[in-house]
Amino acid sequence: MSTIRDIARKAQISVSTVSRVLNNKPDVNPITKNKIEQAIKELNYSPSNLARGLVLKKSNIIGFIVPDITNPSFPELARGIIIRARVYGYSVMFFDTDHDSQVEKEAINLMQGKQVDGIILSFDEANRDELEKLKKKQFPVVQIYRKSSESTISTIALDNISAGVMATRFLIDKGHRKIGLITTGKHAQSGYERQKGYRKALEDSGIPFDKKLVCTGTNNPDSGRACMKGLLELEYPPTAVFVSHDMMAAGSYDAIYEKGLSIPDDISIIGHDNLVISRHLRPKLTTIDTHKSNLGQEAVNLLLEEIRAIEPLNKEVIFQADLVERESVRQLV
Amino acid sequence: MSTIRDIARKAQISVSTVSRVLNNKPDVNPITKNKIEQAIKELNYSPSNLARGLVLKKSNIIGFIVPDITNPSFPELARGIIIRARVYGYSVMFFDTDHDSQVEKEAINLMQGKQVDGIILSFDEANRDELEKLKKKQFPVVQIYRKSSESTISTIALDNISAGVMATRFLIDKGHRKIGLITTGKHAQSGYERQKGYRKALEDSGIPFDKKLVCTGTNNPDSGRACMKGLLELEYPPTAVFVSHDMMAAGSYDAIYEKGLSIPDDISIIGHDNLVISRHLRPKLTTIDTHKSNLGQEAVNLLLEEIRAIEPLNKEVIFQADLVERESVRQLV
DNA sequence: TTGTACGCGTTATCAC
DNA sequence: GTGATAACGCGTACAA
Repeated sequence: MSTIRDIARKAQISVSTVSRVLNNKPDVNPITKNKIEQAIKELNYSPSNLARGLVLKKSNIIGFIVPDITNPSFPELARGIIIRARVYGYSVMFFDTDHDSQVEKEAINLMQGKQVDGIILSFDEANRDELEKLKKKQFPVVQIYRKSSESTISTIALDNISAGVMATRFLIDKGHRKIGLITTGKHAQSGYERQKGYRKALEDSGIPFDKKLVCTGTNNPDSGRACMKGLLELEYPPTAVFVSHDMMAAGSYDAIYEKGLSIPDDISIIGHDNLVISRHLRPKLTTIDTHKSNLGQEAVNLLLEEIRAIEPLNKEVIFQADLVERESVRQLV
Repeated sequence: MSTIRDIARKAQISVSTVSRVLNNKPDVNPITKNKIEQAIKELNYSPSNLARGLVLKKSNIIGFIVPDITNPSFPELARGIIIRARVYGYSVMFFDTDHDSQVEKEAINLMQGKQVDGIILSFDEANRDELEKLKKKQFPVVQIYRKSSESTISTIALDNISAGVMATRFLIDKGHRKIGLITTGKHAQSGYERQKGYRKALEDSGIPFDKKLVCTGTNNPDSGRACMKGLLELEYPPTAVFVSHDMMAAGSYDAIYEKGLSIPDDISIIGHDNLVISRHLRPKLTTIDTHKSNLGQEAVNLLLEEIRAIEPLNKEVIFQADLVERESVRQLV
């Protein structure tokens, strides 16, 4: 591995001049510049970002921490982040914490030592202590998918409430009155917020809320299946269900088919997330799209702002979702 | 951000001693050790991996370059890599080249400057020149999903031929004789190899190969749909089809349903990849599982060997696949 | 336009 | 058991 000194020697020139052409600075004789570029080629040299980062106090890496990389929303989001980061000359370093808050701490610590210039994180349960530490250090962070109601860190989130309203109202507009809800509970802020939207939409239309029609589980097909099974066994089952996550909707389909029922003739389904999978369920799932790639790009923009800023910005960007109608909801006569 | 000097000053001790406790070296008085740890806590100090990497010539980062992070095989693979890397104290840096060979070059270059200790890469079209350069530099690399028939870089790959045989033979054993193939062509080595397996299985059973029964496209649902459409319009369409990628199989389903046919009554399908989606197609797709997470872990193991080795190892690890039977293939009477 | 010398934060070597 | 000090590879004043 050659260093800047090697190529200086080879080109018979000083290191500073080499450094100058490396960084495209002006005031360098075209002819020496040529010599240097020649030497760079010949020695197949590439500068050490380590050393560079050390003096510049900047690594040009941004960290991205997620609880589970196999979450199906992840790839699109990641792609948005990578693409936008690249535009600004940044690379992205990933961490998968496997939902382990100990690993989260480690990941954050690892990233601190100026190894990364900023962090985008997407925890399910915010590690409040760590977040506050970062904030105190004025370390650039942006949180994704989680409104910073209590914390004060720049955030880019979804308007889950509006999405819940949108989905539920769509069902109502199609003539449904007995509308179920399958969602995530507990620590899952998104599911909770979507439920809020669901209730709001019902209320707006004067439909009484019925606790028996909602089931909370976790974001995976099995849980969705179990929930739907329960709903189907009700004395008066719903004619339509808003499933707050497409993965759960996929499981719901299973339960419905196991019962010998058909979608949307017997029961209508609307999902949320617009995962790749939703296009391939039978019938194709009507769902809510969240523009994940844009969201990722916006997260990078925001983080870059934070990096440039002197003081933490504490901004909040909220994304609105769109409904994409496919085949899983029918008009009730 | 505090440095090792800050905490040396605070603890009234020299930097070397601080460095010693930081690295858990022996021969340090417990009482001074305590003082130092105290100072570290108070100043919330964490060492700079940049500086550390500079002197150690080691970043503890491994690079992972993929053509498209939204490829549905990716998350599991990535998870295997991340998890195994973590075990050995490595972090993982991702690059998505978007199939752009210019970006590939950039990514490789970026990683060289000792920023990463090694690279795992998964190109569709191998960038032979760059690969050779890396090899000349003795830079640790392992290639994934691609047999190094011509190149001589450590590789971890799938036995696609055997997988193709396995899938096709399964169809044959179920009584099928007219067996179609939908696969990827051109630059897609995997699809080509699986086709080889398909032909071998036919040959072994004395079934003549019929060119009209194979369609080559690209790995996405639309292409699978188009291929299946063509097969269905044949005068004598196949009774079963081996689709070499689950994403294409998903598209095949569409074409079949559009034609008003049913799976597996009218036509049987076997896929390959065992993506999450395959469990949620109707009927559930019988397919080939490739142990993607293991593969990722093995890739890290191999890379770590390369890093430790003086000379390039040029090893080759081949993974065998397993058939997972679900509902999309029927026994022909 | 080009070269010299110093500092970035850390570890390793060698004295003490 | 502890402390100076020289690297590591680079960017940047400042001097020439």
